[in-house]
Amino acid sequence: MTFPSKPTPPTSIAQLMTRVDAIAGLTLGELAAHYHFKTPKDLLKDKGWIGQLIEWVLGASAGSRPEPDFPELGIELKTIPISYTGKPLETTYVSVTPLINLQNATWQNSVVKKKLNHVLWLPILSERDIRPDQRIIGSGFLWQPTALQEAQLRQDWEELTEMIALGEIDKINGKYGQVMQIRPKAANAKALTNAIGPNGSIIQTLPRGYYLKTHFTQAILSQQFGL
DNA sequence: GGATGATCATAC
DNA sequence: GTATGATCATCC
Repeated sequence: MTFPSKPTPPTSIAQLMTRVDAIAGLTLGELAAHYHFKTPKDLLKDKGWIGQLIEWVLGASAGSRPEPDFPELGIELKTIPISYTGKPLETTYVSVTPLINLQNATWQNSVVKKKLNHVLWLPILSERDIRPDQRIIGSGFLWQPTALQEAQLRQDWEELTEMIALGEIDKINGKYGQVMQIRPKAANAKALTNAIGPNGSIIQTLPRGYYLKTHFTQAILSQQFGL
């Protein structure tokens, strides 16, 4: 029995996009079977399965290093679950939210800006009533923030970072931000990390992450597909 | 139905 | 705990 080995990292954007185009229209089950990748019955305990499968197939660097998925190309891969009508079903995780040592933090050197500089979006028809292996891969495309989109992201980042720096992290909830929000990003509610508290003290709080709101990613999909 | 808060697996 | 990959579960 023969089966494909792990794809090598793409050496050019054109090669990467050729691979992306080649898997459009396939189900995740077909792709997983081809690469002898496990296929869970549901994503309850495999929430990262889709992303990890796609990473493997496209030749993204494995591991949990804080680098873009395609370091040579400077491209970050994001799968995005969409509904039957093509709308995002979930927010999109961007990065951990830094909660301390913010005195020299700027939008320009922020991890959010770096992460979103160049993204390969890959929509997956991923309604919950479709089994994971029956979900269908859509047309992936490259995106870089427009001037307006970057301005929106920057505004949110600056507002939220200022609140954190002023010791107001525990005042922040998912309602803050026009296009990007801060929500918990932790193993469970008992996980704690350092943050700036009242009067500049150090407090313990739930680790947070930056997430793109669905109306923002929906706009990206609309600009691409003209919905 | 959609958004916010909570959580799961894994590597190190 | 932090970082990777996110979706689940609940509340409005």
